[in-house]
Amino acid sequence: MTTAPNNQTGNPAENNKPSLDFIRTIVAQDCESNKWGQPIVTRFPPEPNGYLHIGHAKAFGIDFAVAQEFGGHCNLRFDDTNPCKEEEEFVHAIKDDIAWMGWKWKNLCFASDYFQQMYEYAVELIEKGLAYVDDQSPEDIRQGRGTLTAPGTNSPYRDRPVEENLDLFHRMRNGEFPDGSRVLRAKIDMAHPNLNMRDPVMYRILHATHHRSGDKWCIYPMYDWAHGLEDSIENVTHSLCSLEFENHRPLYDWFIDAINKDRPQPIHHPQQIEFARFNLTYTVMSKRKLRQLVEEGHVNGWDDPRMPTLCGMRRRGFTPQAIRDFLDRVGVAKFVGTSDYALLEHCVRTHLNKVAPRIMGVLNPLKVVITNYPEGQTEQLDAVNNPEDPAAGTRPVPFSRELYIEQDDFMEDPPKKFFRLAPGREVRLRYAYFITCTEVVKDDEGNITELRCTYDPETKGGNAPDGRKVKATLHWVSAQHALNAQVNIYNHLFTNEDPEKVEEGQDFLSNINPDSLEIQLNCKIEPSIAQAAPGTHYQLERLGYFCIDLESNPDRIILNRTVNLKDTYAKQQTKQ
RNA sequence: UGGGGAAUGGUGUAACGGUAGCACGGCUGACUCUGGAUCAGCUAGUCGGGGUUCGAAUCCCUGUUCCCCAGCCA
Repeated sequence: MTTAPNNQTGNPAENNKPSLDFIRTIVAQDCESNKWGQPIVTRFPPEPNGYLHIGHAKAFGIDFAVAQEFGGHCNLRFDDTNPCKEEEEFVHAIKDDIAWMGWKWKNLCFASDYFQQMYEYAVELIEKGLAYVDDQSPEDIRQGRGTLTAPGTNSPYRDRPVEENLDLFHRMRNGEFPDGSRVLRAKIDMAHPNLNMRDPVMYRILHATHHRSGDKWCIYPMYDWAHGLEDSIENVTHSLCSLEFENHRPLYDWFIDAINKDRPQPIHHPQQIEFARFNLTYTVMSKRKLRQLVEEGHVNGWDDPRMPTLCGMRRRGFTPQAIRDFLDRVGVAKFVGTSDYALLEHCVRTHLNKVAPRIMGVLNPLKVVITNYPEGQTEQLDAVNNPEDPAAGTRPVPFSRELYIEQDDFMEDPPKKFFRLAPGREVRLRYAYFITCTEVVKDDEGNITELRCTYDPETKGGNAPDGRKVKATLHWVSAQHALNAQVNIYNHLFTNEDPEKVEEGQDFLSNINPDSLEIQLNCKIEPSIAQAAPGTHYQLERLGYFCIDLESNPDRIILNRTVNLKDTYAKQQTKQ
């Protein structure tokens, strides 16, 4: 109420206050009213059972950013309540990915550290008659839950005396019963229209070794019981999560209220706010499907550059700045939509355009001999490292009599809109000379094997003293100086922007793009990158942004294409 | 015949009773030693039907469509 409303009719200069998304609007109000009497606290609660993808990055980006913007803090908490699925390895990978994205957590937490506290809360509920031990089989429990339209039925064990429940629960904990033989359930309402409220299971027996607590426990809390308590214990004020937990919120509220009933010191009651999870065109985001892609060999592992995993995107050459910019632009809402991959591409190009050094490299080499250039001569030409950043300086690029240019940059019989090299035509070699094609050399089958050209020594550096213009500038490399390289050209993993859109009886795999990876083994790159470290970003002039692959080394240089450059010529071609 | 959510250009997102705006995409053109970048312009939207109001994306009624929920997963 005290904040000035956004005046629509006022001076535009005064209207630049960015509008807040619905979550930040709530948090801002809460801060304004000092609702919590403490700085706000958020958390990102991954289960350490897999790799993070860009959908997670959206979620934890909100968690961290909201805390930061409103002067609070965000915890990283591993939701490790299922020892059968979780591994230490993922804890490290998740921490790395979050740090790579540039976020810092305040406290590193583990749900498993709260097992004792949760157990004590459970005992309190039993004592209040709000939880009971159920001896039914999993199948019986499922049957008793009813359906979406039919109410459930009470368990025959539902009205066990408190003392018996207490005794049984202790003995569950002590390991007296086998897995699956008994559970602890909340006593709520088996006819509740919300299935989550039909006496949900709180604890199951699992004689499994936990990656952190070892064999200390043989009963483990269910997510629904544990999650709200974890937030409570950490004093989380705003528990931000995805839409599918909206149905669970009444249960979390019920648990906290149940614990606080008749309790002298009530425990903290967080506020959960749900937002739509993130979808991206041309990819899948579910853990199950990503796992399937990896396990069935459709991609080469979790960090395959075609994967939407953060490790995959990192390997592909996406930068955290670009990903964050993208996620910011996508925004936060409750509408379940699908963001456009083209926007992601726009964001990487924008970032890399500013920071990536330019180099020249040829993917499909076509040999060019400059017939009037002295044999054996080499000269170093000055090339600008980044026209967007004068401070990046220049570098020398070797020029000699034999060069490579891109096969696509020559046509023997070009259409009118083709500006590049053709017989008799003059073009510029970037930072070098104007050359004119004088002869096309072919093999017996008529394939073009070599071009013979002349150069104009007066055009050194790329400008003609007489002021004459050329329509095209080509990238090139000196044959004798070029580095051999493998270049991986990545395209969309799926041919359909919605991989789930399939013919009857098919699944998303039928939409896999057979050309999602084109490996080019015969590439020629200028020598300046000989010692470049894996992960280094470049723009190959006129081709796109690339990054040195993880497995690249000076003896075997491998580049991954992050994204191509916008190419209006190519676009015109595909339109025809 | 259950409950919970959501619908604004092709896509994502603003506007919170007062001129439907921004970004990406698409399409023009300018400029250019990257057919890149940059710059300028154009394109295109309130799910349908009723109401309330001087005025509705916004409030009310009604219909439609889509998403989530029946793990001892998270």
